Amino acid sequence: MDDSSKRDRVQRYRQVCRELGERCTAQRLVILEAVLELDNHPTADDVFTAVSTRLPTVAKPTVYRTLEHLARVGVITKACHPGNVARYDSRVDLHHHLVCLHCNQFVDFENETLDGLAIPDTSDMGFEVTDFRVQLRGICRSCQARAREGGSK
Amino acid sequence: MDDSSKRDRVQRYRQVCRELGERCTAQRLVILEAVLELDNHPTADDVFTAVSTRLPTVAKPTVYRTLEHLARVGVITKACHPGNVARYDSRVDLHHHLVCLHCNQFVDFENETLDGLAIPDTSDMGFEVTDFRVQLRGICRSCQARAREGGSK
DNA sequence: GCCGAATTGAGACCGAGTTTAATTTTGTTG
DNA sequence: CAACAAAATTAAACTCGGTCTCAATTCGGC
Repeated sequence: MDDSSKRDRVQRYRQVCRELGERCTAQRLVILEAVLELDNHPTADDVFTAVSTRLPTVAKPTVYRTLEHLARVGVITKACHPGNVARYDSRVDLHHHLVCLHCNQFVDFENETLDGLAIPDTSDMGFEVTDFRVQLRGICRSCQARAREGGSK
Repeated sequence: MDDSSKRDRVQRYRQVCRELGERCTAQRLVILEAVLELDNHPTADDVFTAVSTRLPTVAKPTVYRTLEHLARVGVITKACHPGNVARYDSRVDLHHHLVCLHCNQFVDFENETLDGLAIPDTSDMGFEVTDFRVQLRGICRSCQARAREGGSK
């Protein structure tokens, strides 16, 4: 992410903190910046590693808690995917994911038609829906290649 | 799930095994049956517990391995969600999910308009897409209630 | 019924994420 | 600007979902 949008995002986070009465600590700011720089759906550990080079005293639980905090206040999002380690998304805007059902990798996918979908009424389910994502499920390029050479299995 | 559709599903699995040259063991059959009975997106441990009552000698790694196997051959699916324990879905047909961003719970959601979406072209991404799911992201009823009584935070 | 290959069981192991309690920091208030 | 209470952070131990290893068993083709 380029520097100016990064500054915007950090600024917006400061604003959100003021509004919600959340504390804006040095660690939280560094962690947010790290997520904004680590574009490809980083894990908490990816973020921990990146942050450690800049602020070596930062502890692992701080990174984990802060990522949840940042997602809760809406300045980043938590991704939905089939793997079993949490992945965070620096993007909060509407976009979609291509999910590989073999290796659990996923990548962003842009599509205006999908963006334009009306959110269906879910009031009878008791859900207050604010957003949506379309997951296109399939097999990624490298898994296709692996399947071809690997043979039947 | 009712008995007759369960039998159908088990039968289809036997068929798939014959076609793919996969072994159709007693454990795999019991584990598949357990998933079909445990409707609400069970975790591997949910399945392990259910299976243990019926076939007490079954080992934990067998359940974990078998669930991955069943998903790989397509007789069940693995769910995409923001929590950090894997959840499996007895449904393989097209349907969608309401995801709670507070408690990570998710429930099925049926909608014909969403089902009718055309899968966009993803050939330039190297992905071979076979299926899709729409995730409606928001806050579930009990989390809304908790937020109201719990106050601002 | 035999045989080789694949699967299973048992237990140890790994590592993502959380808990605890003491310490530090934040932002507010006098 | 110093003091204060509340909230965040640190460090280390801990939990538990999931995986690895390897010997024993089972499947299914011959």
